[in-house]
Amino acid sequence: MITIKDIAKRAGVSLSTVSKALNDRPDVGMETKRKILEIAKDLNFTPHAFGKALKTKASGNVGVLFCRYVRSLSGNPFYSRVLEGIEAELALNNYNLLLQITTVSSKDEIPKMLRERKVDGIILVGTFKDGYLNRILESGINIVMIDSNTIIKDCSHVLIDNEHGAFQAIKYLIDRGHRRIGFVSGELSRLSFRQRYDGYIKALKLNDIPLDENIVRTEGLENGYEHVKYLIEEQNVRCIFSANDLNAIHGYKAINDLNLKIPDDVSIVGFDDIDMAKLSSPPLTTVRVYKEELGSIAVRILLKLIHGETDNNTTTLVPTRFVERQSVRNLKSNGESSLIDE
Amino acid sequence: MITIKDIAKRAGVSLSTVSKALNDRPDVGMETKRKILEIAKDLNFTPHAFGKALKTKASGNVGVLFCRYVRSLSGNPFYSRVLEGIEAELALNNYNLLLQITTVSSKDEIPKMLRERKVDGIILVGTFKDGYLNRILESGINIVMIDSNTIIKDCSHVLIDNEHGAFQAIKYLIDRGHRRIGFVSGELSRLSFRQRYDGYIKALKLNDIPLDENIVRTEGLENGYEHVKYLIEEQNVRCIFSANDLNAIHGYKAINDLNLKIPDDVSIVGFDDIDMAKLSSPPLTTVRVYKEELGSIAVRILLKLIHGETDNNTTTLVPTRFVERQSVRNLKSNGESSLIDE
DNA sequence: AAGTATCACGAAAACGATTTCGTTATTCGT
DNA sequence: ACGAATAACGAAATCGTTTTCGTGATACTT
Repeated sequence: MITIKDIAKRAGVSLSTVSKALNDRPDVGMETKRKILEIAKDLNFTPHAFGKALKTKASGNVGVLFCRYVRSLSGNPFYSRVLEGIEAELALNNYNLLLQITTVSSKDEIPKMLRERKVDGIILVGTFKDGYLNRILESGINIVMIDSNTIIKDCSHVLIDNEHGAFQAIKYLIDRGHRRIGFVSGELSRLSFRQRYDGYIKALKLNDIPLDENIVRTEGLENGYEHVKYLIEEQNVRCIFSANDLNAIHGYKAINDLNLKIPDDVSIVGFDDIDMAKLSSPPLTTVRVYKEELGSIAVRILLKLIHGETDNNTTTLVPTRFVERQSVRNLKSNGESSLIDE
Repeated sequence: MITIKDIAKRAGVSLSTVSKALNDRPDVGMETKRKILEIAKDLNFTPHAFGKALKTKASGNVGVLFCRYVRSLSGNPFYSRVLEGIEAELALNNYNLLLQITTVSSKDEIPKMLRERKVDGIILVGTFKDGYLNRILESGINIVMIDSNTIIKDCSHVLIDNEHGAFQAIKYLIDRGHRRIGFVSGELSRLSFRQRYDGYIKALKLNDIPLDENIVRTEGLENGYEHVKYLIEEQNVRCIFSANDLNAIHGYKAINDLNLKIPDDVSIVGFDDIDMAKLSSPPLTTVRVYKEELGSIAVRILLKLIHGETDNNTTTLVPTRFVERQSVRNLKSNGESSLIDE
């Protein structure tokens, strides 16, 4: 292990001078500084994180907490992308990333990395238990929340423009002649789903389509199969908006099992644009969420908070983008071109 | 911030005594210790990580490095699961996890977390550039590698039993009457693919099936679509072993596009058992890799290394499990039951 | 009862950095 | 040429722990 002491000895100066030179402080001579920097480079010196952190009270780490409802990362490819976005942006800014996936069953205990003061701030992604959340908030650490389930006062949020995304999707379906549009999603208690539902409602209303409660199915988290099956068999629905791609993919399976064809027999659009969406047959028309952006934006906000460059606890809305593929049938035979292609 | 100094004051003892009590050292009186622990609990004290680490030279962190070839985490659901396995096992052992996803383009520079001594050991998952790898090895840190591409001497490895897994899969196909079995995978320079290929060869040989080089396709990383298309159209193959599920899923698409049915027209089996495998239509028969296990085993080995409980730089082989679903046609009409069901 | 072990505790050094403040040497203004 | 301002540096304190070693006090041995 090589320390500033070694450099000091080598350069024939004191520890203080070395530290100043390395940190580009003013009161150190030009020539001395040059020499010190040279030696540091020669010895391939990097300051020891803990020594530094102890004194400066800045760890150069940020914590990222995922809530593991059921395997949040792998179970939902969505979150992996967010994580990648976070990681990339942190690396860019020379921060390290401490990852923790909290289990639902975990006690409402402040995460270890916080108690031990290992991080300068944290990013929360997904839904957490209130007790847990409060405990973290009390600790007074810098926080940014991504896709959270509740909007916390005096706290920075990065959110998806769910309502508008859903609105666009429904509008697209209506433009193509569909009027009886089934809705499937996870529980509406989840804010994201709620907002997508709101977009659905809004689009219907705007087009004078009455809401039929019988064709909105929102129980469970991955019940796409059952929901779609029900909508088709029991409600004779032929057009479905699934508020997340995963459920839409499950729906594909149901449709296949019923020996129906997409999009000829039933049209379906999803939300999220996970990798699988493009891969499925036929490729799923969906609403893209810029997942890496969610992560990188959160990081940028957090770093500003950490550096005291803002106390403006704002919420930023990340836009979505409708991407047309091949899972929707056009019931109108006019020559209208599609909105967006890819 | 509350420190042992506060506790000392409150308990009317010295810093040393507090430290000893908290760390369960012998030379501290029973009653004193009780009192100190009580006060510590009252104040909700947790030792400051950096102060502690500075002295003990143990950070309580381990680094996890992924190689981001192309979005390694989200692009390949496989790795997310490994990460979850690692995280869970580390949490269980009260370690924190520093995550880094290195880009291919990154210079052969020792990762920041290592230079700064922020971690007690690291886990490398996937394939890394030699230069990069060597630099890390030189640093002398404790290392465990998961699914690495080269077996490094004096280094602990956790590997998948690829050869046997592939062997089982091919044997299954042969048992069901298939003899002309196409092989598709990524580049064989990737050790995992190589070993799966070896298993393929071995099974063929054992059953006196001559190897036909024309029906093994191994270029690129996600060319499943083209490979499968080629095999079916140009080589008239009707049974395919894909050395990873992702390529198999791409293959599904090709088969659909050719208006052929799985398994009636073409049989296909994959490898990995990613989530999508079960979800696809029909569900993909594949070889399951215990991804979380890869992670947790690696952690257990690494922690032993860190605690000096082993210097036995061993390589452990994690078994696979054949899982039969519905993507293979049985050409034999006898009543033989399937191997394994699920 | 004297000597020796054991026990319980505290003072101080150490880990690797940063920072404050004091000291000297140089330069400047007039 | 004299006092003041400035520049360049170092000694020492500090961050929050752990650990070594010394010191009394008590207990044990014979």
